[in-house]
Amino acid sequence: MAANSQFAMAIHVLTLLARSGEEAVKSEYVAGSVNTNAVVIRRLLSQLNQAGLVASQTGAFGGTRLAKTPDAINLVDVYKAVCCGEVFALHGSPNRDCPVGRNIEAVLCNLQKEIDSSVTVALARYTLADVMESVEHA
Amino acid sequence: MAANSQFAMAIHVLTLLARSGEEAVKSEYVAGSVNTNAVVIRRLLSQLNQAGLVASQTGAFGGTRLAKTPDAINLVDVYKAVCCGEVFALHGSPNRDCPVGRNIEAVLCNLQKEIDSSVTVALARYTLADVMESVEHA
DNA sequence: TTGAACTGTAACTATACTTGTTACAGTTAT
DNA sequence: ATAACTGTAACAAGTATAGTTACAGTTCAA
Repeated sequence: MAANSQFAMAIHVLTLLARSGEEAVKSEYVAGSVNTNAVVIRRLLSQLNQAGLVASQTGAFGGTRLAKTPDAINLVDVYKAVCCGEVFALHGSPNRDCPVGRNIEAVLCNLQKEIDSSVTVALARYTLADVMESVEHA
Repeated sequence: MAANSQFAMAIHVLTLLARSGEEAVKSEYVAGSVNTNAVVIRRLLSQLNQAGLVASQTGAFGGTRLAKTPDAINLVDVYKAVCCGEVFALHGSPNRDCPVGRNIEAVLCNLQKEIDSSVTVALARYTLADVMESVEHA
């Protein structure tokens, strides 16, 4: 159960909201499609809300809808909203008395930035509208 | 302390081995530079060994050295040797009674492959020799 | 041929992260 | 007022990594 599938789930949820247009969708309904608990969905929606991707309304007949049009939601935005944004982690405190240990951190940090950047560039090529179309024509 | 820093650690270790050339290096020494336990290093070296990147020798005066020259060790090889190779995970069983749930998995799977591929391409641009030079000129 | 010095690996603990769940306070339409 | 929502805290369960100890197996050297 521990696999960090938040990005995949976010794409799923946003696609669902996109199909409902202006109509607010209940977390319970979304949970039914994703096949998980409604609280898990609300937690995810909370992050997407902070990123300005969705808007929720509390109270009776409330729910959540997109805050932007599907073509204005880039997959990079989604990724940054729910992921840590690092493909690999740096390792803790190498020994500074060793020539390699002293300098490897900076080298790895640069590499990390470059790899993360390549992911960003690859994701930036798609919007939620593209995903919707792929789902429709599957 | 749970952060999957295996790739970073692997690069560190391989750089260290590269600097020793043909001379076998003891896990205890490597552990000193990485600042961790020798068994952690031996576990990592075991994976690198299975990938054909290093060669170990048991017994007295044993140790580990590179199985290839540094310029023949591509960072992609290292990544594949120690990482799962997936930038994000797919989420479990969406509801197949929902139009989105039914098709989202295939769409996400394609996206996953494309993103993972972009990481591979970005890593493929570097070899261990490049890392060594960066560490030297830091 | 004995002993010292290694690797390889199993087993266990500690830590931390994600998911799933219950519970409940706050908000809103009817 | 009440029913129907969201937001979030709190907790349990499952899983992954890191660190550690222990020990079997291998190799060299005296």
